Amino acid sequence: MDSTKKVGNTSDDDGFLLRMGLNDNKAGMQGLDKEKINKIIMEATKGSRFYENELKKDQQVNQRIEKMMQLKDKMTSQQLLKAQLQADKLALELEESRDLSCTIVHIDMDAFYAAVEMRDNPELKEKPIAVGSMSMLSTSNYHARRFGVRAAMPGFIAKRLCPHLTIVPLNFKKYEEVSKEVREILAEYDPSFMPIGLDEAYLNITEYLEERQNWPEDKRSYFIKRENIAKNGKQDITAPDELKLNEDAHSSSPILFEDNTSITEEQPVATSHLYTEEQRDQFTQLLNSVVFGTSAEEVVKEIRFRIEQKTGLTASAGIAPNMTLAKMCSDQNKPNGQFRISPDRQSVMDFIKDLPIRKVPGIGKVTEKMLKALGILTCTELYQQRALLSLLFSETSWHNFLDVSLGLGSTDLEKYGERKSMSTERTFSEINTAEEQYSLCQELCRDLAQDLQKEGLKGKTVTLKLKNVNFEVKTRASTVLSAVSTEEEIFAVAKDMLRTEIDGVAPHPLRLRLMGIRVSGFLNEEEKKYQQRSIINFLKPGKPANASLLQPGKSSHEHFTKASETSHRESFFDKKRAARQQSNQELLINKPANKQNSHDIKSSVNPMEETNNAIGSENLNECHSLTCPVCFEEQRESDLEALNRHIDKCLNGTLLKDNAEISTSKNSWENAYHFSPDSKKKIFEMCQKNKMNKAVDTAQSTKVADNSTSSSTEAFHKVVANTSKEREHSLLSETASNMCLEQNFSSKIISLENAEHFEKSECTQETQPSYSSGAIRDNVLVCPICNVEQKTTDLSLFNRHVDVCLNKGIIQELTEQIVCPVKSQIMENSKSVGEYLRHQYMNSTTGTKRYDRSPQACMYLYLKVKLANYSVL
DNA sequence: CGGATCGAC
DNA sequence: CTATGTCGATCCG
Repeated sequence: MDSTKKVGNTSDDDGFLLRMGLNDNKAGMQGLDKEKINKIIMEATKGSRFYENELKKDQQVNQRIEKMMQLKDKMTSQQLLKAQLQADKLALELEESRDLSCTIVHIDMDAFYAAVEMRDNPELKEKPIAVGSMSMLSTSNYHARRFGVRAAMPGFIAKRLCPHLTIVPLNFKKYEEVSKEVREILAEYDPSFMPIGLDEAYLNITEYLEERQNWPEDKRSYFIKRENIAKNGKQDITAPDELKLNEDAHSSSPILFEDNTSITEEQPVATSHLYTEEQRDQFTQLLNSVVFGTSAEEVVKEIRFRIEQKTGLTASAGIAPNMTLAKMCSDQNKPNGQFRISPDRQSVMDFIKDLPIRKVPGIGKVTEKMLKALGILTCTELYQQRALLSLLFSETSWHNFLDVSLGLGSTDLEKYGERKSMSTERTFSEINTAEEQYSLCQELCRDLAQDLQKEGLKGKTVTLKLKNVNFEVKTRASTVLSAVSTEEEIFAVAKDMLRTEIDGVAPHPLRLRLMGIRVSGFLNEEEKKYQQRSIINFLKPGKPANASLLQPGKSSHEHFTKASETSHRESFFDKKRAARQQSNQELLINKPANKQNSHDIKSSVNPMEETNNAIGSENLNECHSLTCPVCFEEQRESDLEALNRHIDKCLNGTLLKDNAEISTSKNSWENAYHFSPDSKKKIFEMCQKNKMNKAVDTAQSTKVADNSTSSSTEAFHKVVANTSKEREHSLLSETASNMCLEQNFSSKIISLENAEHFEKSECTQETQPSYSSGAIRDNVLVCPICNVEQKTTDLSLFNRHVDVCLNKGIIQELTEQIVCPVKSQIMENSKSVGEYLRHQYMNSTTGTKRYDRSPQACMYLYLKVKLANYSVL
């Protein structure tokens, strides 16, 4: 508390009271004055754990300010001058790019929840009410606000401020319905308007306005529905009160009815004897309709009019050349008013001039306090101090400050849109048993998973948030290698973090009052395409829908079907094959003419369908059984656990030898392409065993381009493991290390991959009889895998390229296949697999910096998530 | 990346 | 009688 005195003239209590929303001194005569309100709040709040924590937070802010002031004092005039030049340069650029051509509208429903409750229960209309609970209020009506009752205030404090306060519980369903009604209206003016929460929205009516200029009057006329209002609100609605349409005195054009069609209720309506009944009806109708003009103000009045007609609720609005200004405008004349900033620079600057910085969206209580310490209270001062600010704040911050002080802002509603994280959290009375905490955690994961799935999102970072009974907040985040979206996946990560937190304070229990879960780091479109296949997919290629039957009731079922719906899991080979087929078709049509086009590997062919045709039909009889990926024996077991036991056995029996071999090799890079003779033999045998003879023939045909291999075993080897020492410093070295991983990991899985690959190659044989004929086009060698024309005529170079391509594909697929159902086996191999995963991880997504982890950690994180979906553990 | 903090409603 | 929320974005180390 005392430490604050150091910082200029800001006082300690300011921060706290500000938080309570009492500094705007709006307390009217019927309510309480500011002083009284503060006193009551203090009494109610003092000594509570909450209050203690607030004081602590205030002190932290004060320390920040202190640091900032020290930094300021150290600044040299030299630095300041330089900063001034820089800031001015940017200001000039910004000024030049100023765009006043858009008309942006911000609509804000007045005291939304409270207004809905009042509308639906007339008894509340004259009373001070708030919506929420004894522990927290969401909003209050204007009557209650006079007593200092605000949103985000606990109900029990509000009760002390205003003992007559009626607290209505939240009815979210209802608010959503009303919100929908409002949105229907808004959509007519801007189909791509942007809603913010339930009670706010931005519209860009630029285009609409232009169109409206030519509209006839009747298209801008609205009939006043009296019954509607009578039904919704009170029975006694008086004319001027009912639509405060003429009360927009603040607006620069106070005339509502530009065309002078305005008719007031003061005029005698049906009383005259001079009219026939018919004429009277017409007259009445005319009296009961309004016509809106074509200006922006008129349009917004029309919108507000229609909202009130439809819902019985009022809205405030702001009109300006950008979103930031529009938002500040809507605040200007609330409730039930509107304000416009004309689209010229002077009007904008006039508006900005004396505006307190706190009114600016994005500047909250902390930033306000920091700026205040620098003597900045208004936007003008914000501009004047631009050089100083550029040295004390982050780039994004001071750029934003400069924008604000120049009255600039975004006009693009779209880009404001896409979400970056999603979370859920819950407050409760103290929970201190681990058991309850875990189940709560799981519940949160379940809720969040549902929300995520609604929007089809998957994220890589899971954050656990904990607040203890002293209001201290802690967050723990963990980023995993594959994106999560199901309850199980999220919980697998969250549970671990929760456990370490619980263990951290043991033997004391965690005394929690809040827990939250968040998922962020969403996959972009590119990454979505490469989502891992589930183990079931792996075991039953091409039949995802049936596979889900194998795990009835499991939630991975959901996850799995959803995933296969939302994104076609195009494998590397699927893609290449599709591309190849297409380009073959092109070739047939275009003769050898369009060589350039054939380089395009993008394809509209649906690879999923193809896979179904090619592999699904062959596997049709296997639909209700699983094939062991190790021994290739069909397994009769209907449940995964039994199958896993089998796979365990298989791996134990056959894999040990391979592992032993590899662990002896010191330099994995040199040995990268080396398969033990045993392995090779096994791989080949397996291929044969699985009736892949034809496929191997295909491989054999690669020979044509090489004409040095003779046996099919060697042909196979050629494709899979062509050795070449000088490759270390290129992409190939990657591949090399990956190959090493494959070896270490499980040659069985690779062999399956190859088998699959060849199977697919076989499918393409009809259109492309063999590699030899497919490979040589117009006397140019074309890689049968990537379909890209090769510059070289040297066959061995060409072969090397094909190798690389093939390996790349295998690696890509392997990352999907790496999910082995036997955890212990994988953990044994975690070093090399982990190295691979680490490499993938470090190089994934767009050049952002990555946190380096050990291979083991990568492996573990990866598995933790993947295994959560299976009944292995 | 992880943790804490800020701002909006 | 008790009793201070929920969400997303951004900054800092």
